[in-house]
Amino acid sequence: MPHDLPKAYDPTAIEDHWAGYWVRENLFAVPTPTEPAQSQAQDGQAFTILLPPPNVTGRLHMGHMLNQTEMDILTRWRRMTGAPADRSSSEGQRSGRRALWVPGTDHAGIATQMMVERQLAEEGSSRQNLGREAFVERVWAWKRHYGGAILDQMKRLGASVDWSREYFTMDERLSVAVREAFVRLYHQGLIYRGAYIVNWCPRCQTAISDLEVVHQEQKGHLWEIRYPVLGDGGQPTGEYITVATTRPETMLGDTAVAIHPEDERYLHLHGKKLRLPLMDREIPIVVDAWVSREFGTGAVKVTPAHDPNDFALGERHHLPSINVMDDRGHINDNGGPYAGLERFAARKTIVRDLEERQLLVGIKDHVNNVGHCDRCKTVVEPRLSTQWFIAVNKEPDGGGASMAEKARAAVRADANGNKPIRFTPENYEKIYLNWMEDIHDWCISRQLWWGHRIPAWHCAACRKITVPQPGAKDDPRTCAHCGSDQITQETDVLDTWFSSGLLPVSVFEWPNITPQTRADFDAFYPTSLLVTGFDILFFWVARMIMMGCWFSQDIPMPDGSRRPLSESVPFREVYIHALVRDANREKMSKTKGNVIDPIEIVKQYGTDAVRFTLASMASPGTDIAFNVARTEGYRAFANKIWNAARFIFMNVDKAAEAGLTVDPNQLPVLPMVGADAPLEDRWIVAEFDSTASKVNRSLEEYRYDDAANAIYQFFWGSFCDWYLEIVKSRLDFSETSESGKIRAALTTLLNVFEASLRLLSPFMPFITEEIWHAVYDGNAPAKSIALTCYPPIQGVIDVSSQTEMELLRSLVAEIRGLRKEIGVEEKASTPVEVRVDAAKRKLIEENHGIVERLARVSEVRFVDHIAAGLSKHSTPAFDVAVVYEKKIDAAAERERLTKDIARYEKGLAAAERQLGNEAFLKKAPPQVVEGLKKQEAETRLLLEKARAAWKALPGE
RNA sequence: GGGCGGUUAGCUCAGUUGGUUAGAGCACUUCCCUUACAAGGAAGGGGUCCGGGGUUCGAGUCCCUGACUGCCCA
Repeated sequence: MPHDLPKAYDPTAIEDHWAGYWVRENLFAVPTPTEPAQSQAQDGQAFTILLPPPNVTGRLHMGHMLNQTEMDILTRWRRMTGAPADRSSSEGQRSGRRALWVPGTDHAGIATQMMVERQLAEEGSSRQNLGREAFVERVWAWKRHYGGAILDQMKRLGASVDWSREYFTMDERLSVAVREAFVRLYHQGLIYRGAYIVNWCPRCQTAISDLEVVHQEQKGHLWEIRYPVLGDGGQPTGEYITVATTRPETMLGDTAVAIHPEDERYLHLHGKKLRLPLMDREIPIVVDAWVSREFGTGAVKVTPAHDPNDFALGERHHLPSINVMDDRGHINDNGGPYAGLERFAARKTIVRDLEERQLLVGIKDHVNNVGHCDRCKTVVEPRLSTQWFIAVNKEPDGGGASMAEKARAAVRADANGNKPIRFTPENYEKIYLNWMEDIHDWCISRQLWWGHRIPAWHCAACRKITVPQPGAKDDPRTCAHCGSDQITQETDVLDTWFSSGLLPVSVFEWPNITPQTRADFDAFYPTSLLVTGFDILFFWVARMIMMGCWFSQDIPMPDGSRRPLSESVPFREVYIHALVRDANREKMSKTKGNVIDPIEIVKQYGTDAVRFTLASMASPGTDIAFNVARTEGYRAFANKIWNAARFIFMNVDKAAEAGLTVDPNQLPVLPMVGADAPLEDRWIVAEFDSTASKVNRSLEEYRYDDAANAIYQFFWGSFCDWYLEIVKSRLDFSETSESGKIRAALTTLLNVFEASLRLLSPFMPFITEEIWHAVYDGNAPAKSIALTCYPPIQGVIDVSSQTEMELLRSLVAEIRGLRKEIGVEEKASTPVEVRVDAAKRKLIEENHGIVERLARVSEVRFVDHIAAGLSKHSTPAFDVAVVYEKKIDAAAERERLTKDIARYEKGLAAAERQLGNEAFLKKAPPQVVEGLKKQEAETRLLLEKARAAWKALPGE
């Protein structure tokens, strides 16, 4: 009994069902094209979009939900846009555009390893106890059990992804891609290994990239320490040089003190040596223009192994680097008496010892920017260590542009002004370019066990590195340099973003692109769009651009021609969405406790209402202040639609009882009415057409807010408030009425309603699916509303029906207002007097039923002059008064008129001032001048009428 | 320190290349349980568009400047 909808809309009752149905029926799967070249020409270009892979450990948060709602709206819209407009063409033979949304998760090296290590710790074990192999197996077991919960959440929320293509970055297939990418880059001379200062997280015990460090201002101190100057004989001269430092514990690794060459305070110390306190080591004074004379004392201690600037300075002056800390951030054996101390404990001890020796000159408060591990918030230790890097600014061996150069060209306009990749909002293009112009080599190695192990082998015999040749499937058994079999694989793994960066190519079979296997690649690469948050612009978007452009450039186009840059990019468009904040515009954070769990809100209000909330606020570049009051409003909207459906079904059923059936399967796909149809029918179709155009245009520009608001306004403000109320009078099943009239009314009603469901479907997929199936009462033309056709932009819109209806609507509104003012009881019907010109009189006469029904009018009397003593309202189009014996409230009337008069006077004065201005008349476009003249005349008339009415009021 | 954005109704936000008297949702006030819907209907109140200066016939919109505020990078 699909027509038998419960009285109130209850999302929980319908959403689980449809979410399960969509997955079970595999409705959104897009199979690999069978004909290799079956791409553009006959099939229309595919719409392809990749889900930014959430962490496999992740749980859905509001940001995900916004991100996915936006992608789902666009994907459902594109899918429907490509669906056949012709009802007769059967499903599965769609000739339109395919819409493919590929889901998956990434292996999140650090996060996942942390998760499992925590579990082990609870069991009193550790990964070291297990050993690498067993630990990795344990992580896989964890992943199979708990991983990907977020994808189940997506399923519940109805994301229209192709689940048959779900990926995981550690899958065999994607791991092959990672290995191939590494070896190719290595043999192109773009990957190198070396000892450099990297950001080291002592808690995660791995290097992390610059991007994984978050800087926070922190109140700290500037310690001023005296280093004794030594004479030529190596004995203290009694003089000191004072250095300032924020990290005194690093002095254990000092190998020099640097001063500015022109700093007059220290000229006499050039070439001298110092005795490093506590360590009793002789260190030189070096001069370097990098030193800032203004900062601190102008003398800076140099610790090449623990500071990037010092490292660079050390290189210039050939200073040794002494690493004084171990992996955990404890002082190591190089720290002499302080060995074994945790770094911050060491700081305290060292400061105390310096103080005791009277070497501490001063302690000043100092605010400094301290780097923290993005993942665990531990203070990052800059530390010298041997790591693997990608040389992003280097030409590959054999010549050509660097990765960064290509990645910059990919977003810049070419000679024709076309940009291979277009950003929305546009300003992200600049942000991206600024960053890409200043990009540093990318540290890709991580000292973890969970991840893609670097495919490089170290030789115990000659110490050289062997990396397999591109395309080689087997691991090397002997050293490529000396032939020794004493080789062992590198223990480091690759940064998770290395594998994520490859996704746009690797999900479509790269590197295995052969004539037999390239159908997916040809059909879906470049992807159409990437929707993501700005927080991973550099992490992921930039890396996909670098890697996508790099690895796809060698793949010829389907016709064999060379692949241009515009076809090498991983996506053609990037839409950067905003942040979801709480109702007070505060950033959501666990520590603040203001995190809104989307699943909780969904349980309360339904997925559709939450989606609509996000969509209606999603204006490019604007953060979303998520307010449940708003969601409540959109649940009411869903309820409104629900009840409109109940009303329509009720009438369809009544008609059926009267032997009158309307088959929804016989209705045109786009609402249509004849030119002789009643005004309200022509009008609602025109409104629908306008709305459909507006929605399509808005979605083209990522204006989800405009699109959502247009539908809301149409459905509630036009269809329910006016059309349904008007059409009620035609749904009279008493014997006197004609069946033809009822059939016409029901037909348009159903037609517009069903099309409206399709218009709304990408925004509210659940309720529209439920009601849509009910419309067809078990005989739906498709498995899902999502596979039907989207109402397109309309070329011709019946504008005259809109202006005519507007007049009737304003007449009804004025009468309602009058009734309120003079206190007519709600239920009473009254005559009205109307003064209009002949054309409008004809319109009102022809549609008098509308006015009578909606404004509770017993009779419309057309007059030349509104009778004296009646309170009237005037508009440029008409004067109207309600005939009612009750006395008018003179005081209230006077107040209202006074306000009106003031408003008109102000408007008139402004218009007259403008029109009296010669320059305006000469320079402004004619239509603006005409418009103003018309408005001036209207305002003058209204003012005169208001003044006259004011005078006619009974005296005080 | 460098860069980018924001400031419009009580709240959250729209406002196209400058063009008639600045809009929406929510909230608020009053009336109405009229058989689709009280998660509803009807009517209504509410804004010197952050301050100052400039360009222009005309500025919420463009330019300069100040204040406040948010973010990114170092």
